[in-house]
Amino acid sequence: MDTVSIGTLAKDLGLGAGTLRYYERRGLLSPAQRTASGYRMYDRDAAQRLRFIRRAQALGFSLEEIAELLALHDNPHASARRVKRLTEARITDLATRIRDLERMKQALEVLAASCSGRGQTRECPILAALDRDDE
Amino acid sequence: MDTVSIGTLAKDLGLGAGTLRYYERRGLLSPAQRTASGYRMYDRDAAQRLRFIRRAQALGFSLEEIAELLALHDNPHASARRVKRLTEARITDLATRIRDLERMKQALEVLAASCSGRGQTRECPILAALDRDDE
DNA sequence: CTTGACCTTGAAGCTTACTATAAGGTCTAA
DNA sequence: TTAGACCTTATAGTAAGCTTCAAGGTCAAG
Repeated sequence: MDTVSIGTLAKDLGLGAGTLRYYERRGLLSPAQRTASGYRMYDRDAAQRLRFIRRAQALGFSLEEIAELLALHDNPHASARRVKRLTEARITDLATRIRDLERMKQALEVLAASCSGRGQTRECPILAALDRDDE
Repeated sequence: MDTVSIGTLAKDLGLGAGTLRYYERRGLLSPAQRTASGYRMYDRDAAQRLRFIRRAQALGFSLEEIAELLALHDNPHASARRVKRLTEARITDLATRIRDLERMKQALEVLAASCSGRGQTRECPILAALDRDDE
């Protein structure tokens, strides 16, 4: 069956070989086998697994969460509830972060609008606001 | 004049003494003087400066940017344009991050909605989506 | 004069997801 | 057989913003 070396698989996915070794240490991906000389050999499932990891990362999951998702995926009789919980926890976290960032952005926009960008810092309303004794 | 030790100032601001030493290394805050035995002594300006730092951090500025803002603040004849530029760069960056996070969140919400949270992972649409060969 | 709280410095550790380096073994082609 | 590309391992470095540690000096109270 067609297995590939770590460098080949890494290149196919646009990753470095070190990344795959790192994923192995983190428990995300193991080679299907080792050659007699110790070289890691990966089968087709490995590429699929790496794409899973990449999609999950793009959705904001940490490697630790992805490891759990993969473990759940590997055990088809596990409960789907845990998957949903992880997903909802991500959503909640993202909502919080988005809200925080939006508050920052709005505050900065008010400040930016108040500042002409001309003149000296002595009369800069942005610095004045940061220096002010309120809140 | 009333100067305070590092521990006193730190406690007043709800920070650790180590944080103030760290800020000093980063060029954000220096003690007004040292005692004969080498103890850092801070004046009232230091507390003001720490509040400046805290407000700027709350708006998303990095310590490096804050160091520059403080330097501009310390030099009242510097150009306000730089302050505005830094502010606008922050806004742009925040907008990008917010967009990215919102994309993630929306994708996750679609997935969460598709999953009842009941049954086995074998039939979990979230895992199926992560495992799918599209895009 | 001793206890204990506080201060000093430099250096290391924490988190996350890698990336790089060193020192060495393996494999393929000419 | 030898060059060079690839693989192995363990270890260290990166960013950011701290926190912790070790070893020792200082200071006020009792």
